[in-house]
Amino acid sequence: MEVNLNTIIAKQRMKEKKLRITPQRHAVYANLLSRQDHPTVDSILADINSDLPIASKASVYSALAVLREVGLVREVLLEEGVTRYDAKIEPHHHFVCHQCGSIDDLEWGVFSNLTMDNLPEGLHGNSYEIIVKGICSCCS
Amino acid sequence: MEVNLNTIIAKQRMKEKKLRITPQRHAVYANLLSRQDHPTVDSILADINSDLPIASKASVYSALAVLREVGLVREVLLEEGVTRYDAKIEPHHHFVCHQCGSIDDLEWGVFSNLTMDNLPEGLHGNSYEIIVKGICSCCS
DNA sequence: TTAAATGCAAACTATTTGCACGTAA
DNA sequence: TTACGTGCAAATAGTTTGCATTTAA
Repeated sequence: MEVNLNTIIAKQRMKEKKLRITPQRHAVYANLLSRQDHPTVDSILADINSDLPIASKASVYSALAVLREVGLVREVLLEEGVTRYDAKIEPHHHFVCHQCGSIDDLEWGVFSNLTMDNLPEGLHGNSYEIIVKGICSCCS
Repeated sequence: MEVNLNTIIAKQRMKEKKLRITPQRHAVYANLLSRQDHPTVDSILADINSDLPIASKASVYSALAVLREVGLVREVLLEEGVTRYDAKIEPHHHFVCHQCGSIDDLEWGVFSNLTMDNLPEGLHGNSYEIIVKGICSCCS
């Protein structure tokens, strides 16, 4: 269900910009949709090629670049030198466990009391993300 | 004044862990203290060597690692593949202009109305950072 | 004096690029 | 058929590492 709705949106956005939905791009996107762990390029690559080789590393990079361009995927920067990817487009925040390193999504509503009203003169915010660090349920 | 207070703290913390304050480490730390632009390694390197060569790139990396260990410096991750550094230890947030890329510090109090009370069951937050993206005063 | 730090160069890792080949509209 | 995408390998960029030399305490 969820996946189907997402793939419909994906088709629309790709068509709008005249980009092809190739097997490699589909595999990368489907893999991201199926996972909650904000994987790295290598992890995506290993996962989509695990049963039968379908994409090279260059194609995964390329697919991710395209998917980001059309707004279907965003990158998540939480650790130095590690770029992770996320197919969840709804605005949300992240929780990082500094014991085990796991990453959880935090729904937007969790911080609904936040306001941008007090920004210094001259700065106009139009999006924000909160990164919370702490201990997850597995580690506590 | 500010710099002197910081260097006193620095001496204390380094002494505690029996780490030496070498000219290179001092130069890197002083450079970070003097700058508000969250520089990269290359930028720090160029700046401290601009008048007379004092440190190699490896030493800058090493100095930053040590300064981070003792909590005098933190890294700032805002763009893919770019690691920036910050000698401001007080907790604070960041504003990124998506026109010119400039980075401004946001004082903690700007978001004082934020609470961690609604985190999902099992997650225990103990620190957080907010990254706001928008347009800075120069660009608007 | 001497353990710790530097500097250089080589090694590594992540990502990008150029180009010949393949493929979908 | 033709522009677009893939895969490979080489190039690039950022960072780490090993080791001989130097140096701060």
